[in-house]
Amino acid sequence: MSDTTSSFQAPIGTHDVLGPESGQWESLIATFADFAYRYGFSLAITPMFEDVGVFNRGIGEHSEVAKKEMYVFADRGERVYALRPEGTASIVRAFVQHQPATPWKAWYVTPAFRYERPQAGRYRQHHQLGVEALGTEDPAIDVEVITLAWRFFEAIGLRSIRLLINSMGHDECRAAYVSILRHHLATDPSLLCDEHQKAWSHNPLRVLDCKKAPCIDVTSRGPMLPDHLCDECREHFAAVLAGLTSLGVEAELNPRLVRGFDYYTRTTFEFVADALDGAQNAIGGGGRYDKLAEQLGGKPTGGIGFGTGIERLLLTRAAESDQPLDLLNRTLDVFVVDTTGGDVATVLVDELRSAGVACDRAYDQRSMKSQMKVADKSGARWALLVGPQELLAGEVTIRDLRSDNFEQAQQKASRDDLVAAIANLLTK
RNA sequence: GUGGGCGUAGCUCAGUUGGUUAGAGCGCCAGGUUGUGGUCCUGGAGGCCGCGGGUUCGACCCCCGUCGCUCACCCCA
Repeated sequence: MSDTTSSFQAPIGTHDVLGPESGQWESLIATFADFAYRYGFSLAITPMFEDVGVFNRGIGEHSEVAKKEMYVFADRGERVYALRPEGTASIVRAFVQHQPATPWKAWYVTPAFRYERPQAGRYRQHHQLGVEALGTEDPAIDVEVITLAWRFFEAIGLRSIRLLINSMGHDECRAAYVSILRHHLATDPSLLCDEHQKAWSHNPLRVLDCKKAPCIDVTSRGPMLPDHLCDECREHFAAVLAGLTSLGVEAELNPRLVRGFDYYTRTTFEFVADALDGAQNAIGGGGRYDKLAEQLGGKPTGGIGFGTGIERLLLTRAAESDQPLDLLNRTLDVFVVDTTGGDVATVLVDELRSAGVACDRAYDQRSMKSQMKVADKSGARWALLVGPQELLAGEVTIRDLRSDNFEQAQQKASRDDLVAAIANLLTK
């Protein structure tokens, strides 16, 4: 499709989101923004590309995402950048750069880019909503971030969500655990699945996450991370779990939960949707990253965040319900039908819109029948009819498009009282 | 990166063992006498049958390539 006569389409793995589907996006974003506001987070807008080092140092050079999924490019000044593959690293980079007063609580909505083969629920450009809180290691903030996510999923009506939680410990207790785990795996690597028989020593934690029976069998007889935390990490984790319990947030302890980015310490969590099957059922996740600010050149500052994928939220919604998500109810109030040439419509919609009424009109001087059809399809509750009669009398006919009774459906209003009359109808 | 399925009107799809003017439903547009939508009726516009090459008297149909879509593996939102 590169010849000059063909047209263009969206790049592989990307999608245009148009109405009415975009109404669901608006619902999610607006609801999330409202939650963030109520929890004390302010919006942070950061560049969609960063020095590639921000992501390499942040999510880990050896993670799958950094190794083969980043969109890396050099600009004309030979600076090497990458399109952001996730939200957290950029926010922490901005934190380090500007050093806002702590605790600093920021939320974001952003595209995220990963170069991989698209499939159901996985795209080269997807979109995430998230929050980050930096500058405190109080388990109360862990509880708050997780609870925000939990309540958000409730608010948008999702039913099949489970929360899995684990603690990765801090550098030292995790390193100690990894060597114990490595020792356990080394006793007989041939018992592992085909893939991990070779790869186990590179990153033993990944074996914990393996879904294949042989690995599950071996690891279930081995050491689990929560049992090997140092006293401080153990107490921190216990406080998080107790806090969640006190709020009625049901977390399932999952010692196998190992997330994809290297920056996580202590609390890690993931939300899975049982309504989605198989490999793409993670709809959100996050955790604590107490070393990340330092790795990006800042002062040691603890932080915790959460991110969720808009596309997967909507897939989950679709799997759970036939009804599209419509929390904003963005429908037109009024549609103006003007058969006198259109100039009256021009003035009327301006008056109504200035008064806060959502309205639209027909164009191109189409017939009344045609304009009425458009009015019907617009979803507007009321049609305003202006023909030669109304023009002469200085009136407008107000028609209820939900009514099928011609007599009861219509009433007249004078031009001067129109805005007030409509306002009155809309408050009923 | 690897593998499977699929590319015919804006959308969802038919298209007989290759045979000449490529169809349906929905959507869109216009009508169904004098200013009224949602139902119904009539008519209309709209397709280099993804693209390129090959086989053939003849290709939407068969073969090859290519691009794209889709599903799966790895991993993730």
